[in-house]
Amino acid sequence: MKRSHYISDIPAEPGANVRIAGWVENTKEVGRLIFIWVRDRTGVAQLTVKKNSVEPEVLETAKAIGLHDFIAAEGTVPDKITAKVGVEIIPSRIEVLSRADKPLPLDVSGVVESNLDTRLDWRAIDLRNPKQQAVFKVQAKLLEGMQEYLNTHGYLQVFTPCLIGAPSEGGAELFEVKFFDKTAYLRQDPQLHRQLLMVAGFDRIYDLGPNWRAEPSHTPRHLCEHRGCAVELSFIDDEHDVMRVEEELVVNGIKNVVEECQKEIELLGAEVEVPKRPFPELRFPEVYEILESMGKHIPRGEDLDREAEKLLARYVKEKYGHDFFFVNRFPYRVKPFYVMRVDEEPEWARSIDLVYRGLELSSGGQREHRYERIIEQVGDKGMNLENLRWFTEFFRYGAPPHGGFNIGVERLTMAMLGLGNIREAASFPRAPERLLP
RNA sequence: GCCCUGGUAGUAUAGUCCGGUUAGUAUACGGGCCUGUCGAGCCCGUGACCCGGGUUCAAAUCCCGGCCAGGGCGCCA
Repeated sequence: MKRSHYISDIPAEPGANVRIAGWVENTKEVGRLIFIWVRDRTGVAQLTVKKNSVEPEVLETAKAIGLHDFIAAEGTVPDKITAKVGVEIIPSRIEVLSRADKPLPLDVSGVVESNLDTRLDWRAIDLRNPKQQAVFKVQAKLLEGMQEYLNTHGYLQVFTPCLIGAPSEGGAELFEVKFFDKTAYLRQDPQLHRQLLMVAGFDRIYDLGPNWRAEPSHTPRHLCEHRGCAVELSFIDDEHDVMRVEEELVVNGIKNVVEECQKEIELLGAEVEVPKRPFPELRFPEVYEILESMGKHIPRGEDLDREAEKLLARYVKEKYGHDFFFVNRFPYRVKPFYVMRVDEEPEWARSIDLVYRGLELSSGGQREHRYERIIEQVGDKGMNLENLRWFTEFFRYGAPPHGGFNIGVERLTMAMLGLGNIREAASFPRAPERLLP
């Protein structure tokens, strides 16, 4: 039986003949009636089986239907719809496509809320819950809005390698992969290859793809595998050009969600609003003073810790009423070799983080494009130049001033929707103890 | 990787401190009742103490180890 309508498209016209297909969310037998709720991606419909006015084989089928069987049904819209779900069908035919074993390994309905770990063990069943599906509809619309911005502002979508031949920033946090008789690594960021495409004159690009971290992080905001929207642009004056692009990108993504996903936002009980531009910018070393005034001491030259990040988020929220802020001019000593320093104040780098609701969304900034400086900085960081020649050599032959950033897609989704755990924002999350399903 | 807390039916939990009847409840599942349910309701039933070792007459309960989970930290997107 081929469906004629998605459930949300079923007309409220009495007598209309429709065919639907989906899975059974609930059943109830009361007196001479059997009710079966069928859900598809778009909504839920109630099949109302009247025992005394239906073909015997429909009755037999209806009686045997259990939770989460996949079924298809044909029937008519009644004169008066009494089902609270708003869509009701009097079936003339029910076809069981597939039976579900019972009992189910978790309660999808949400009456008894399963633990996240149990839900992830049974993720494909868990995702039948419209609330869980909503997260991914929102995420798709978020990316759609972001890509729409990038595509209409001259950014070329490119793919850069996931398998890399050498660690770029030390290496301890990279997954090793067998590559014939060599060792390869899964990238933790497409950073260096994006820079090489700037050297190539691509001017404006984005790479939407996976990144891996081999850190055994046990927190609600880390995944071993996450997606990044990594953007790089050339001929910038300084890192502020990068910030303006980043905030426009985020605003366009969220705007698209607000315009297209009201139903999902409501279902998730989230509060999403389009942020105002420009986003506030905090700078080192003033950041130390702000923290000092809030009773938090961080020695000059040290990086922010988690508490500092949260304090700054509170500071910005109170002072500017904003959920987003940039932190700029990080200490050079805590940043990698490729960052650009402020020429007149080499203690600080043109290095930016974007924080949303206290969660670090991205790192980025202006990159050093001057060959001699790059070589010097590789030395500063105590890195082996020979291992980086594959990258640095290109800069001998000219490079435009450039910069970029990489936004964590799951993190943005999580912060925007107020999810308690980033694993909710990945269909099949990878964590230190989770490689299946 | 470190610190704290936890692991009890398919799912979610009470009981554990202070060891001792038949391990309680909700939901799911099976059966029954109910003439419109919509988290329906009522009755009956099936079903569980993470793994290994130790202490003890006796361990879900106390001790040790392991694995796993939740939260915090570190690392970062």
